[in-house]
Amino acid sequence: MAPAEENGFVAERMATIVEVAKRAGVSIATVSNVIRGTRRVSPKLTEQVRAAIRELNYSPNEIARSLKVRQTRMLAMVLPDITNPFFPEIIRGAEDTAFERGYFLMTANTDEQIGRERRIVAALRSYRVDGVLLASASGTDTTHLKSTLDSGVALVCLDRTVPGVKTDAVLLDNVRGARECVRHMIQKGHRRIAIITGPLDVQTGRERLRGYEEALREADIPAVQGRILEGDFRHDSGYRLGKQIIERPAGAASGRPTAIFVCNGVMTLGVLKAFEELGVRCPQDIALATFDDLAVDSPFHPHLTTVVQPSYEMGARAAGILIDRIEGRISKEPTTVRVAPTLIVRESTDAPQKGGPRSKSRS
Amino acid sequence: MAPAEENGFVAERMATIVEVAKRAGVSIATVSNVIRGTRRVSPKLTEQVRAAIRELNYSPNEIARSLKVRQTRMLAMVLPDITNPFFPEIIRGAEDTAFERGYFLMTANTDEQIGRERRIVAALRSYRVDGVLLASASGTDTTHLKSTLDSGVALVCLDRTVPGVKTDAVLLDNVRGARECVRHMIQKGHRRIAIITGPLDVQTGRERLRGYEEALREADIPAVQGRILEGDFRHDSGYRLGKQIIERPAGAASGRPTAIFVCNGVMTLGVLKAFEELGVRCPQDIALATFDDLAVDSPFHPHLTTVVQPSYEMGARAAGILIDRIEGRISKEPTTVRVAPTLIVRESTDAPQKGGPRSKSRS
DNA sequence: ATGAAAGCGCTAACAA
DNA sequence: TTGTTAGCGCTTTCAT
Repeated sequence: MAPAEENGFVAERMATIVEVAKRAGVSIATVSNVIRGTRRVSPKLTEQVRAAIRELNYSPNEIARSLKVRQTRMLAMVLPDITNPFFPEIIRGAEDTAFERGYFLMTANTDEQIGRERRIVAALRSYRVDGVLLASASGTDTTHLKSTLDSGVALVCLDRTVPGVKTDAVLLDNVRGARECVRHMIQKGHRRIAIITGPLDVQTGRERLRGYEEALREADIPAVQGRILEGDFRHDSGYRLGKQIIERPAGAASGRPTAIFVCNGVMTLGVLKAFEELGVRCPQDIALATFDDLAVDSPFHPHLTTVVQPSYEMGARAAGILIDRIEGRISKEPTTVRVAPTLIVRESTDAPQKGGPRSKSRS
Repeated sequence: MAPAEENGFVAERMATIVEVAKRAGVSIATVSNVIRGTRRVSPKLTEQVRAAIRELNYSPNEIARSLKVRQTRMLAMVLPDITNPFFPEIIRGAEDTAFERGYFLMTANTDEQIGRERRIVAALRSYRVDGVLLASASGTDTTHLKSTLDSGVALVCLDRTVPGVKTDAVLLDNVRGARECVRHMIQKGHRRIAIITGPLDVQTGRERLRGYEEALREADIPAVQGRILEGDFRHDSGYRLGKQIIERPAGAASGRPTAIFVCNGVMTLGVLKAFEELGVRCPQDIALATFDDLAVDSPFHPHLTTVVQPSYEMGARAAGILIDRIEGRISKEPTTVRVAPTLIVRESTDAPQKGGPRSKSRS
């Protein structure tokens, strides 16, 4: 019954609707109708069909269905780096809403490479997914996204927008998150606050810097050039720039910062590594606050003051909007949703030492 | 040109092969042949077709192709918990090999719920994925997997096997990992070593315990019942059981362990939290070693002695085997590959204090 | 070297 | 209430 292929690999053929119909002694239309509940079928035939399905271990061919109805009920989430602990929660949120509404969500990883993103998006288009949730790796080259949109695939941006692409987006209110965090540090008595930013050619990077600047301006603290260090959201830049800050001579005279605001969690890990190597204690020697992105709050000191992103909710809302779009429930202009971050104050931002910070102590 | 649907949502229709053929002034067979390179096409026609494709922004309908050729070139990876930092690297490995070999890998998350796993696997079967990589959440109920296999979907198990399902598997050599780690602790002078296991009804849980027992036996150290604590691989059980160990009266007389071997990284986070709360220092007060599963080595003390799993490689090999199976390159019996863990010795397992451990000190 | 046409498994309009 | 049949967009024989 199972045809042996030329290479010797034997695969059972899946039963088709025709075989089910034959076995149940009905037409294929009837089978289709009992499966999808499209129209009334007598109890008797219904039962016959059910039995046949069971006996044949039949699973409807969604591929064939998709071809006919011109929709796949597949959604895709495209991420720059699944290794970044910020994303898994987003996936969960999106997956949950997708499932609830009868869609299947798949995930793919671009590894922050625009070339890979292009390949993936192209594949997704070929597979005719109904929509994609995208946290884009792209900077400027977005032709692949445009042609995808043109061909009718719904798209919502997540976390980051894509310049020049007019589409829905779910973003964090980055300015607000950064502003409130830096405000808090100022209130704790810090005046010389350094920032390790993300890449300034990406939106989240820029926005968080803006929040920092706004907080300083509110407090009439001049933004000093040497305290703004551009990182790239990766571990190494946190390490390198953290080190650079610490190695400046301590004390008010030198202008060495008493606090650092780090724009994502991965870089913070780097900063902490630098702290450890140089024997810097936090918050005694220098205060620290961060955007989250950390998998777990470290069980060790210092517990970090953190701008927390509602990742699950972001995923869920994005998926919701995407599906609404697909189903034509919203037909207006693209909308941008800004979700609010939460500042969680912990001990890493306690007040600085009186009389200036201690000089670095090797432990 | 784009038909408005009843709900007002306007989607551009994607061009089909027929339209491309028409525009290029050739038959659809020719279009298909230039796309797939199936047979020689004259340079002239080739160029006409290429131009038409470009002008129409044509993307071949993979759905239709799949229906015809009866394979989708889609693979799926089904995971219990994408939030566990052990998995993202596995995904990367699998994704890379899949891409290289012309397959597309999607990921889905069961949330450790068998019901959800069943739904996902069913969906995957309907979508006719060519194969699935599975780190199963299932304990005993595996009928959904069997019927999937019966219907010709290739399956390889990852990290954990599924009882009663005869299929390929890529597993860690858990016994060896645990054995070598505990051996190391013994060599460091520890004799009273506690273990926080995984759930003993899952294979990895059992195997790691076995490694522990073997190491003790080799050293003629009796395995004491009270030192074997069954966890469940989750944060809370690490916290609870870690606390339980620490709260025993210290000293040799009481038999309080001088070292703990924790069977996964997430539980270790819990143990460390307990340590912190109780002011226990590591390794001064008690030594600690763990199976990895941690996203990053904590930048703080103690740096943990760790059994590292080659996650990327596991994903890559599993995908390789899966594809070989699909393509009929291997047709023999299912094989199980055991990959070797690596023990990384760090300071958390330094020798215990002479004269028994210090009593717990609040910091 | 190219084209015509059958058919993959399904849904939905039309008939009965 | 049920059945028949025309495609969905592609690949692939079979002709030419």
